[in-house]
Amino acid sequence: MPNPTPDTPVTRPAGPVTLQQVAERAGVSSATASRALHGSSGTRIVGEELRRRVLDAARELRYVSNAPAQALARSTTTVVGVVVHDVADPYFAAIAAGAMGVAREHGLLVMLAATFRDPELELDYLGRLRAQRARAVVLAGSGFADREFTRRLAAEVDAYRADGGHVVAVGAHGIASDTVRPANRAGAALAVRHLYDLGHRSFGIVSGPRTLTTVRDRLDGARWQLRSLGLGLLPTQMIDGGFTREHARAAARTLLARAPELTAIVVLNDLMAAGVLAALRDDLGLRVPEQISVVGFDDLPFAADLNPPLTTVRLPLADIGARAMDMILTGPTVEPRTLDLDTELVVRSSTTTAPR
Amino acid sequence: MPNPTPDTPVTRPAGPVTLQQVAERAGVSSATASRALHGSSGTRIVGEELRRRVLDAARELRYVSNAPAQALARSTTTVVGVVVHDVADPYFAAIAAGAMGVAREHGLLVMLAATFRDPELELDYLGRLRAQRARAVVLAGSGFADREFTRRLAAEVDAYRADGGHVVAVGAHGIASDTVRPANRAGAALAVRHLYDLGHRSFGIVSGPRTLTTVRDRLDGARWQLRSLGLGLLPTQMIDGGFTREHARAAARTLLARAPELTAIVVLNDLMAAGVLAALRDDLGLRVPEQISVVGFDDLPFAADLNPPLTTVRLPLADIGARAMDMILTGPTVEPRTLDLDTELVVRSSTTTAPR
DNA sequence: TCCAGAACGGAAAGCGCTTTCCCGTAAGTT
DNA sequence: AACTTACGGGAAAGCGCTTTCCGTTCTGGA
Repeated sequence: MPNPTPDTPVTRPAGPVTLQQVAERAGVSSATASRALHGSSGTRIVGEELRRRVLDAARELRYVSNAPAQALARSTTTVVGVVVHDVADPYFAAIAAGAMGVAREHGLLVMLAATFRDPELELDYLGRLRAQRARAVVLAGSGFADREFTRRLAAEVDAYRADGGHVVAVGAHGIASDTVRPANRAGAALAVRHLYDLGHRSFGIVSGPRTLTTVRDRLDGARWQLRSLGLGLLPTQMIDGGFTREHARAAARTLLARAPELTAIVVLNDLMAAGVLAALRDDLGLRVPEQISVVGFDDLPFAADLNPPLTTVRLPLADIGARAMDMILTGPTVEPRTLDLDTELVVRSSTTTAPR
Repeated sequence: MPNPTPDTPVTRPAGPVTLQQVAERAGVSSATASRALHGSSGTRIVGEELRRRVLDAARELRYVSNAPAQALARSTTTVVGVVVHDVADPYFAAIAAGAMGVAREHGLLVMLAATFRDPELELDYLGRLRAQRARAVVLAGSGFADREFTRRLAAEVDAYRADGGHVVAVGAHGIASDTVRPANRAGAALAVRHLYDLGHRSFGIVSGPRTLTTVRDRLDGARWQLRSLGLGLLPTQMIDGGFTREHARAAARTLLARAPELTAIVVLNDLMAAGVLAALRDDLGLRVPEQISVVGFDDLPFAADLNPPLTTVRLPLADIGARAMDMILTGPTVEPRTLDLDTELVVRSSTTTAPR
């Protein structure tokens, strides 16, 4: 340790060290200490000598500034919020990771909130994030297709925005804000089209909770494509897989009991696709893709490792998160911006030509 | 909206609403407003009438308190930090989810920091979390087995603790603090023992970066068990799989080129196991488990969906996170506590009796 | 009837910073 | 040589809360 101050031993006072203490040790005013440490206040520059003394004192005392106090004085923070349904879900984990990567590049701290699909919690967290004076928040959970909820969400978002906050939504949330939108409709259409091209004419769909806008969009896309190919979809050919592996596994059994003629199943996310594959393979003894084709949605990292490797619609998950965070950094614009991100079909081994 | 105040229309002032404004609208002092809204200050109670007026005013103005200001005045916050290597990694995602669940139950906000295995970043985040006056932090990334780094980490942790912070470590970090320790050694031994019992005598190990304490522990456990079974481990029988799927896939090819006699492979985490399985199956055309058995580590959610379903050592990941957060809530004790969490072997289809 | 003591409201002093002002000194103009 | 400019440093006023301390009103007991 070079240059220890000989006359003032480095005994760290109890409790957090304050700027004042640093200033005293350096023999300057707290104004100067502040300027030396965070030369943000305009063009004011601290002389070389004093600057060094302050920096040394700060290091010796292991000083870190009191962020809440700083936030109060500057009336701005360096934290952003990210709201997801569940971090343990690889879909949200990937989005969060993308967002956190760019947050990091810009020195922003991330408050991560998991709502576990509880709309009430989403509102609650939004309020708390507003209280924290988070600069911005990425609303990354799927939106809820509920009129009353959307109204309340919009109100909360408006309040937040009135306070100078900025929210960017991932997917449809029914609020007027910057939005990053994966092409859910187009993606689902792609999946159907792929199966159709392979000769399939009898489709099943394992869906999710209709309350989620993501589900609605994907479902819409699939139905639209079916319809425009001249195919219908009977109620018996569709089932709610609950967006989890286990529910979907059970749902798949039910679906095939009801509609054994199906040769192709579109599953609205990969998590459920894993369950469907398990049901088909282990519960029903069906060979995929020889007897029945399956396509998933999301292209989660494990999709290629499933048995068989899953044909699925790829969403650029990390990108979605990263772009959302980018939008935060480029600040709110007069008009809300919308960024559409393309999906892409990744063909692996869970689909093949229709059996005849 | 019942009881709108008729004489004072609800025009929300520009910028965040302050407590003062709420107080004015309610016709009380800010002290009373504060007490009515957050009756935390001892036993002081606000009269029914005033309390109602304050609450109404707050609601009408959509007031949320300024958390940084509150933090400054109370000199405490409700935020905790969680530091992981990478949220997109299901291992950390699961731990984080466990921790966040508990945090939520106790009204704590979580700052999530991802270090991407950069020790420097870990230090950096710890400092920033200290600056934020985070009540506590869960250090959930694997520790780094580096003398110099550990010294610096300990210094940072000490400073944090001196400020009243509390850190709990997940796994070995070489610092004296509350710790939640998965039984990595015992788990690895379990894996080896299982294979031995199936008649295997020629083992390979796909390891990870030796800088991680998790890797060291697991490796130690495996070697110890091999040794006590009278088996050795040649350098050619071990390879670093880099802790990622892709690296591990390539590593497995190399390993088997060098040591084709292996009948069993212990892979030090499930992510790599997925890669190893892919290499064996698709690159080398080996049948698992008939020709070669594989056991993984962690029991990530997708382990059961691999081809074949992976025999692996289960770590109670969500629990690890939850228990760590619990330790935070039960405050620091005089002596650092250590909580050991058991591992458990989950036998699926990637292991069977040794071929002969 | 008087007074002690609850009970409850408000004034005001911080919490640890940032950022205006203001001021003294040194450097550049005519 | 007198006078403006920079320039760099400090005093002090907040930022929006919480909390101590004090004052007032009201209640009940002797």
